Amino acid sequence: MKIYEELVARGLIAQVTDESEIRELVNNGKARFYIGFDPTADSLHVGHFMALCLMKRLQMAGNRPVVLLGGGTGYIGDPSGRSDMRSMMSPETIEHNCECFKKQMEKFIDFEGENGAIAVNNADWLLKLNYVDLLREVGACFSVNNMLRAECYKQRMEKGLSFLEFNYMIMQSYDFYHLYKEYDCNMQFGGDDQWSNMLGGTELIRRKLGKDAYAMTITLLMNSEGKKMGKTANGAVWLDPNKTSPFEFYQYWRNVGDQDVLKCIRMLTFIPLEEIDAMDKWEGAELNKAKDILAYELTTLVHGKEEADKARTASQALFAGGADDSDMPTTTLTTDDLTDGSIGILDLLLRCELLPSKSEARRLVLQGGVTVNEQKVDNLNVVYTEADLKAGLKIRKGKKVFHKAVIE
RNA sequence: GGGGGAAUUCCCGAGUGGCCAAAGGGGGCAGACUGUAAAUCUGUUGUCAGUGACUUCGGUGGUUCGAAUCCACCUUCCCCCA
Repeated sequence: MKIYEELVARGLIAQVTDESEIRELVNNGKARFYIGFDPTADSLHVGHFMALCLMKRLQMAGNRPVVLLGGGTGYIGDPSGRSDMRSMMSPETIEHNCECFKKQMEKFIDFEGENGAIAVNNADWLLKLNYVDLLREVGACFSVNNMLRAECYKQRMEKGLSFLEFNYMIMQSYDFYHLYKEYDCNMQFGGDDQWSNMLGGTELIRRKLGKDAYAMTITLLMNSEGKKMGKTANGAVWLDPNKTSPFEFYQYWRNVGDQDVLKCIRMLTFIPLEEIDAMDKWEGAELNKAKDILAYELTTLVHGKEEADKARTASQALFAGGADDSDMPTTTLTTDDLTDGSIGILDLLLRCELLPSKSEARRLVLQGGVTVNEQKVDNLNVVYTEADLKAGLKIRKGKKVFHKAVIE
């Protein structure tokens, strides 16, 4: 099976401009394509991960990727799929985020060798553009009427769209045009929410150069309820272990819904399709195996085998009743945290950052959501002594949050 | 440039002088049931020294015994006309 067919089989392809042409180029390892990443945070998240995987798959098939860091477009902010304006980022933040992205990407993409990825930053050309020149050069090629019809602005037509953001499409189109001229890059890939921005680029290239360029989007990872995956109540699932620990990362995937497991395995892992097809027959509790595979594979890809093993061991210990709790998240207290040689349950929960306020801690205890050393805490006045902490306290919040408290 | 409207707690959204820490829904958290799933049911959801006190309804001042609510100014956004 060729790479393009594999992408289709995995359900990764959402839209393409010219299927036969793209298939031809990609399958023969002739494509030079780019994917843009705007530095919106100091870590990549799952959405970026999918794009990087796509890059990797194509790179393994002999194609050459261009990684575009949006050091310039970050100054504007992509309005696609957002219902309100992004807060503007300072130049320092943008630069810092670009650095962080770059470091993380090096773990996934090969920048060395014959078809090693090329890294570019659109700050290098966008920031020095002259307004009037730009208007004359490319502004004339865009129809405002068409732009306003674009899906990416639709939502914003109700709540208001600033001129700054309106120009995002032009910047992204200019990138494509620039990369086409300077790097022979004739394909752009990206998330499906980028479709109209990407078409802006192919259109600009056609008008300015009379050449064809291609665009392809990957399916956004949605769960069966139609919500974007890779998000939790506290924000994104990050690839940076300091922002989302390998254990949390593992747990996120371990807990996906039944209907979503196989889709995730297909789209996110590198497991051969035949093996995945075999899993398709699993149902009921058996799907738990598939969830473990998904979680383990992804944690390995992102954090390495060692961390993945740890995360797996830790969760098996917790949920399957094993004894090995050495990899459980742990807070180390000092004697300063004790009052008269002991610490109350509420303070302990706060100190371990399991809850943001004492009121919530109180509520949780009263509702029977706290277990310490396998014993339900039903009393707000419970205290733990230094000796208790020396032995180590295993705190369980609700069903799934485990934490250890020790003293130095 | 002219006119009209809006801003409420994590989100949506009710509230037009005291009965308001503020209806309802969503989301979150917890309990029951389970398979670390989904669905369902129940409780809970500002903070703290918890039968009480304190802070909160875009901002700053004011009126009043008392303001989310009335007044003035400011900020931001939306709509209509140009």
